[in-house]
Amino acid sequence: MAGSRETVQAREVLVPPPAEPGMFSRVSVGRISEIIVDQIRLLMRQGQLKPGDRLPPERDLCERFGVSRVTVREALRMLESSGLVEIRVGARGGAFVTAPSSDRVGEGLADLLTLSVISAADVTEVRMILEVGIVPLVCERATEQDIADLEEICERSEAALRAGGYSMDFSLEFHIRVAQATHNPAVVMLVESFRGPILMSLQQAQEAAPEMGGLGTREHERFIEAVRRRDPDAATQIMREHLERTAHRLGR
Amino acid sequence: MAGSRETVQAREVLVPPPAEPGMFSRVSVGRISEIIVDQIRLLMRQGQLKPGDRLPPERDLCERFGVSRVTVREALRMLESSGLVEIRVGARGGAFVTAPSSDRVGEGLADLLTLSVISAADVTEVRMILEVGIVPLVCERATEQDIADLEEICERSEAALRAGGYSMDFSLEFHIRVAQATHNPAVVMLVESFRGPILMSLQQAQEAAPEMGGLGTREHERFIEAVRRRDPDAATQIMREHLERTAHRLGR
DNA sequence: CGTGATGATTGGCCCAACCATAATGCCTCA
DNA sequence: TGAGGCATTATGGTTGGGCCAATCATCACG
Repeated sequence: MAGSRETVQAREVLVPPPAEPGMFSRVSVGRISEIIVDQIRLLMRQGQLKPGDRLPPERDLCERFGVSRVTVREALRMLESSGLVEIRVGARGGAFVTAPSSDRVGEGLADLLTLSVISAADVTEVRMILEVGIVPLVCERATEQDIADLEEICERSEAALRAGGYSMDFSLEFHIRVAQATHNPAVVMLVESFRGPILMSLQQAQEAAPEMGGLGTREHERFIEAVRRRDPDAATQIMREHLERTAHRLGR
Repeated sequence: MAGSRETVQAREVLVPPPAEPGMFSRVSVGRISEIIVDQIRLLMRQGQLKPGDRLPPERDLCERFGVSRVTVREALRMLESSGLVEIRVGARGGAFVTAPSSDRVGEGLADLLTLSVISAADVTEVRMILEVGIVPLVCERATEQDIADLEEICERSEAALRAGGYSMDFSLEFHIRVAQATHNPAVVMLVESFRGPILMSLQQAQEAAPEMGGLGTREHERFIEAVRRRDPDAATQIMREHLERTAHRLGR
């Protein structure tokens, strides 16, 4: 009944026929919900939809797009699952545009890991390349603030070590903060995307050799020293050894 | 009416209370569709659902999970959007478990890159780190087949150059094939994820200096030579210069 | 022996409700 | 006047039923 007719009308509105309006226009261009997803993505890319913005309520979007609520909801579900919006229920709820985050990429990576397409050793190798490779950038660009933050992490780490409450989270935090010292957002995102996998491999390493926390922290401090001296070769060397020690315990 | 009661029942069936059955069990665990997603994910992780397998039709899943079709469809939408299943319509259609691929991760990365403040220079910097960093691995692990494939790409590239039909696609293909020679799927995934951004920056480079195609191809050949000699230092040097030339034209 | 009609399977989309959750504001009672 | 509680409202979540569209298998007909 009305359902189908509305559908066709909606498609014509959303994707205008390429030529000969009304004649031979493709009647099916895939899923309507995907068209909606594309439209919203486009708005985000063009900056008309910024992080924090709230999309209109589902019922409004239905009217605007001329489709049913189910379709809009499927579109929102896809956007949400792509990490582009966050959906909250209740009054003043709705779909909020999220700030781009590396979490989603990390999830995808974690999927690949758990589905055993890639191994922990593979991830460690990438870590080595990335984290060793960025060291020269760090030496070149680290600010006083960067260095101070890194030292602060080390201090907290040592305190926790003495209190017996050390965990590999400190190491993770350290390495991510190092990446931030490159002042290259792409590098930061990449390293953060590997947060989950990194954490997994760090925990494996800790199980294999729990006493290594102290040694790791001392190496972190030596690394900071080298960065402060703006000595990329020494810093690279320290970072490489530090990571190789971890990698070695994971075996290849 | 029945709706709500069935819902609660379904939740109890799907997520058994952790302890004290019936007492203090959480009354709401979020969306039903997410529970379904988790269940199916779990089956995939446990290997009971392998790539290529077909999930039961939507209407069957409704019965099994005791939920409505819309709910099942939203779950499938999320799985699809995470790249875990592929949905085909028509008789013998349905939701098929997809072979895990890095494409989805790449899409997420691409979103991250296009939706945030990342410049071409940032991307180029990451490229440098990655593609220079993998060279030792390539020298160590490249097989005869890898080298032969790389040479074949160079030959096609030269032919196109002579015929005037050269495009930066050849360069892209070459660099991705190099990554594959590491035989580390995580590396391949990462480099492939940068395919889009890489292509962008390569095209910018070509516009800035269109005559460089020939020089690039010659450098590719020198690189292959070094790999064949298993000379990581020379190969690294060549790759670094090769990329730096590109980076330089983009300016920093 | 094609070959085209027909039916069956399955996803895509719609509708009209109703439920659940959360913020808001009013309203009563101390 | 203040504070707790109750109704209101806005919004997403879920249901059941239904029709349409795409695709594949089958079978009768030429």
